[in-house]
Amino acid sequence: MAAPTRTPRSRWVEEALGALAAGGPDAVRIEPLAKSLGVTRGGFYWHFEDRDALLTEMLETWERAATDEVIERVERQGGDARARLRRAGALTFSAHLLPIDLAVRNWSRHDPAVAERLRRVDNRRMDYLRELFGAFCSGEGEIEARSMLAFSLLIGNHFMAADHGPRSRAEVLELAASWLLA
Amino acid sequence: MAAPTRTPRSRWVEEALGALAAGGPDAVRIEPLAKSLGVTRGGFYWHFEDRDALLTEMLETWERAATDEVIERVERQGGDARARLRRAGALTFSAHLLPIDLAVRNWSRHDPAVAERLRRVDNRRMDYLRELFGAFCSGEGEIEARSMLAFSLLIGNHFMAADHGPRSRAEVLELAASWLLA
DNA sequence: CTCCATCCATACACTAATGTATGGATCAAC
DNA sequence: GTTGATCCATACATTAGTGTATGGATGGAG
Repeated sequence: MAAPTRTPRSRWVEEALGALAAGGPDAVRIEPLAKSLGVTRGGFYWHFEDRDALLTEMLETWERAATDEVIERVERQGGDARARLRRAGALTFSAHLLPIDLAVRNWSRHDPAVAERLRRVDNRRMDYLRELFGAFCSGEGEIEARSMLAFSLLIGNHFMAADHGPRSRAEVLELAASWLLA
Repeated sequence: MAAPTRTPRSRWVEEALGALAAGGPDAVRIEPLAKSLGVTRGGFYWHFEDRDALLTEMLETWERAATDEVIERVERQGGDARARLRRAGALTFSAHLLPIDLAVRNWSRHDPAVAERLRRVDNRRMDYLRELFGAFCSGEGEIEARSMLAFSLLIGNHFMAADHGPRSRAEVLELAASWLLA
């Protein structure tokens, strides 16, 4: 069988992040990955030392995409603090990044190295939140409380399974958000 | 080797919930479970049809412990609505139930049956929150927003990895909580 | 047109789990 | 003291993955 397509390092990482998003770190298996890329494991071990090396590189790729790239995009588009807050939330938990974020978040609970990396990421995000809330709130305590609640709301939104009677989730989210931004 | 101890169904479930809490559903493996119980898989297949049957029974056990038993205990001890809210939070996310809860929450993202069960559990909890917030808030919208934020705060608290400068996490949590209960 | 970096297939040895089948062992009740 | 319900050990067949070794195939640079 001819092999017309090349499969560079980045394709493996990309596909692996997809698997992580869909099924957690235990779902990142080399053989199924190879199958869905249309090749065998042959090439994998040319690019990577072993499975662990892939896992590490996935996290590095994600870390950059989840912090610098997001903040850079929010700042570029401008707007006042409240607008930036809303946009930062939307970008951080976009359809692409959200499932990876949730998977990493859970993964970190039983892997110290992952926990350390998530700590860095969440700290950068919280720093940014504090800066934005600081633009229209006074009092360090209040800024900290609102930042924590805002971040928690976004996480809770995607981990919670409850319904809201006549309201949609989006409506409740909007209610909570305007309360936080008041 | 003599086998002096009996290993009833409930021991398997108990041990399996421990494994779930520690490493997610993929960590619930029969052979390691047997090893840590000091027996072989022999008895397992007497109690359970297969691995799936164990998983289902774990969820049933957890569902009861996480809702009825918690609410019953909160109500028994009494107090005003604010006190009950605080106690419900503490009990629901106790050292024992919390890791199971987080594991189930993540598990539900890629297993519809688990998602359905979590929906039932979260709905019972939210109903209870609404009832308690309703005791000192007026306006359905405000009750809904506060309930959602309170629940999110508890989840966020355990999934977030950020630091808070000079403050401890407990202090920030207290700040946010008193803001919610104001 | 040849050579070299890059990538892939295949075969092998190994590990860890699942589920099945079967023959016990232990204890309480009768 | 026999019997039956409950639980356990062992052996077996099977599946799915890891990592290694080796011999290619492909295509652009020179």
